[in-house]
Amino acid sequence: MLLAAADLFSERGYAAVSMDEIARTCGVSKPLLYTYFGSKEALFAACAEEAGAELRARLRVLIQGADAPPAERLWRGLLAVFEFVEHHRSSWRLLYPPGGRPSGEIGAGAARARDAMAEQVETLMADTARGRGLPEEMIEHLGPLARVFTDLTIAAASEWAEGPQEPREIAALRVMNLTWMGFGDMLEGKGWVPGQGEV
Amino acid sequence: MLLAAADLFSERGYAAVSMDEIARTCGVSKPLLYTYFGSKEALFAACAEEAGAELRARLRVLIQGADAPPAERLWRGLLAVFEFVEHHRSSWRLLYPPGGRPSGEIGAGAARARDAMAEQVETLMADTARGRGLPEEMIEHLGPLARVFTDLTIAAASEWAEGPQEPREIAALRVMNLTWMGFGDMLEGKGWVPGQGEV
Amino acid sequence: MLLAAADLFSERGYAAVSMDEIARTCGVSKPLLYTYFGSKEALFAACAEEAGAELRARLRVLIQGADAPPAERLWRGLLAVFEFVEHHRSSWRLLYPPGGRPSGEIGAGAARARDAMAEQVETLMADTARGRGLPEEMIEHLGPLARVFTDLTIAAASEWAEGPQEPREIAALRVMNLTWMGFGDMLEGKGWVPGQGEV
Amino acid sequence: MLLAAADLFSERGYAAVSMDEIARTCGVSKPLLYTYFGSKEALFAACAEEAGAELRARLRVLIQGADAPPAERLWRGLLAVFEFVEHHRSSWRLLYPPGGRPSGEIGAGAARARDAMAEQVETLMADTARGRGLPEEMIEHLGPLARVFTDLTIAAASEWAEGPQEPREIAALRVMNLTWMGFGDMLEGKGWVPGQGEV
DNA sequence: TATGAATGAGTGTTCATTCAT
DNA sequence: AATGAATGAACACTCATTCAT
Repeated sequence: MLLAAADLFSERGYAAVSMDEIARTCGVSKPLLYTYFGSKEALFAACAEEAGAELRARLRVLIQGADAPPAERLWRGLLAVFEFVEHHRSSWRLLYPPGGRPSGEIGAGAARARDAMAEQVETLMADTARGRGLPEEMIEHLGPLARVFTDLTIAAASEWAEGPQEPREIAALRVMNLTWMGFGDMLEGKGWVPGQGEV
Repeated sequence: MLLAAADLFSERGYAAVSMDEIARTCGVSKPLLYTYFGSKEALFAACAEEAGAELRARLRVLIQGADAPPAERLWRGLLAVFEFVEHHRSSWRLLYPPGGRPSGEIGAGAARARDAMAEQVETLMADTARGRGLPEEMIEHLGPLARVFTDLTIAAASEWAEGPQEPREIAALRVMNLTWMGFGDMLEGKGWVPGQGEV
Repeated sequence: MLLAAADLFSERGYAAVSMDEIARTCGVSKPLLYTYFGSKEALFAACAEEAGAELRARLRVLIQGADAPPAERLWRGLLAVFEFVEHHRSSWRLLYPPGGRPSGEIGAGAARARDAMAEQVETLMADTARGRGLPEEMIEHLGPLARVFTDLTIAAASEWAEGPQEPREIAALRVMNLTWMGFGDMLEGKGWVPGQGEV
Repeated sequence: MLLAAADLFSERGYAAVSMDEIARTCGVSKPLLYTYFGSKEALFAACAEEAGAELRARLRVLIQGADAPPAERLWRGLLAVFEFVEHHRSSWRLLYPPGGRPSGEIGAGAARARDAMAEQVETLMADTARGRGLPEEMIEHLGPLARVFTDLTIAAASEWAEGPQEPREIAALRVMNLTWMGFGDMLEGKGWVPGQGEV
């Protein structure tokens, strides 16, 4: 029942979907929706929350198996994301609608999902950095970087979801390379700085 | 007149703004809005188009000065985006609204702006790749990558605009490094492949 | 069970109370209400009927003890009314809602209660009139007068119920004096007639 | 336009009339009603206010002509009420609907009308009492009595309106006699006291 | 040209009422 | 005997849109 609603919301946006339509699509009556969810906003929030929970659950692989090398763990996480996008496309579109992050009140579920993702990436990066002997004070500032990695992943996954389907692994590998190599370079102190010409 | 409408749209989203309100804010009558723009959708499109045009104009620096090294040009483009976000916040929120672009024809203006941005990034990347002797057949596949870079930039800039203000250059540099270093490694054939166990 | 319903109805009016709420307040399920009463209207009617029956029962003192002097019997009846108002305020408000008599279909119970009251008052008045030797043909026309007395009592009791509480006897005495003295005057042929100046 | 609405409201009560129906009856569209009145409550209030204003205007005769003896003025007022009931039946039913006034702010207009009436009656009674040398401290307590008279008048007039038509003057005279004679006796200190066994 | 006045279509929400159990 | 779950029909209210002027 949440499923049909999520489908519609993700397809056309919150405002463009009417409760009448959701009820019709679900094959239930409108009052039933209200019995279960209380209001349109609450219904949307429930959809987003469920989608976010599902995604978070899948991302736990990023952290689990802490014995595996970080790169391997990141790779598994990326694959998990792309798999999620493939099999729950409407959930994904609900969490990360094309053209912007989900909005404040209603999009809390999505924001939480992204934050969870970023947090896990940060842990991963910290593990790696520590393994390479980076001083702890620098490790503490990895947060913003992790968020950018996360954003990149989201962007790539969304792009992949909309466009013509290339194999999932190809798309994931592109992200992996960008983030992992870029991160490696940074750890080695290589980096582009304005005014120094090309690298 | 477009100005007031754009402000309202960017503040609260397409659906939450009524024509009544726009007319009142503009100080004109509703029929006048219809005489000029024909419909609410068209009015929104006009707003988005104007904002998009402004953004595209600023991004022309990415291409102009073709003698500067590509990295420098990309950097300037990034800065231009962040500056745009800062000084035309409402235009930016119109193009990339929290909650996702209004679906269908309505969000076409925003889509066009993003595509233009991606195209310029692609040109830039192609120039670089060619400069390093990459075979033309690979250069043709740079499109998706360019779009991902673009989306990342949009996400990062939006986040930067909402969050606590760190210096614009810092945020931009993070994106720059991630994309450019990763891209550079890619061009050099360095890369991570699954199953090889590199850290 | 009728009790809770009557409370709610009298507090907020027929239309503003939902069956859901009644059921919740009673601690029973909605279908049970329908099993017992059949419909919302019927439930309301049952409430009114019960309240009316209770009031009628109390008013029997107006007639009982036919050996007591009429004034005494009227006084006891008045006290009974004010007692009823005090101890069954919600029943009273159900029968005589502020601002008007209860309406047709639904308020049958209330109408019956008022008619019963008027009838008893009429009997009383007839007894008195006969005692004073009034011709039988005039006695037959006491009905309307009895109804006005009844209305006066209802008005006074309602006013007393809503306002700041003065002792019950004071309020009752006011009514007693007005009606009884007025009636006495009338029996004596004294009365105000238009055009004759002050009495 | 108010007219049709008032008719419907008075016929079937606030809750049982829908805006759709009012619009249809008026021959205008629903939004127009909202443009003019803002809400159903406000529409009802406007109706009640108009009816109340009309009634208050007619009752001004109670006070005007302050040279006439109070009884004459009260009589004129009573007749004015009965006339109003006869010629503006729907307005009357709006102010004093069978089934009780709609609760809360909605019935404020009707309450105001009744209060105005009571106030005028009180003034009248105070004039009379003063004319007969009643001490001022007793005069101050005439309020409740005035309200009871008012309510009685309302009840009697409503009943007269519904029942088989006897001449207006007869019905009014009954109320007049009851209130005025009783009041006169009261002023003269005549009265019934419990336990004294007068008939 | 520009608008005050008007509306058809649709919104989210609620309610009295009824099955299946 | 009693109910959890469900609904058809209606509600107040709003909106993008259009005439008559």
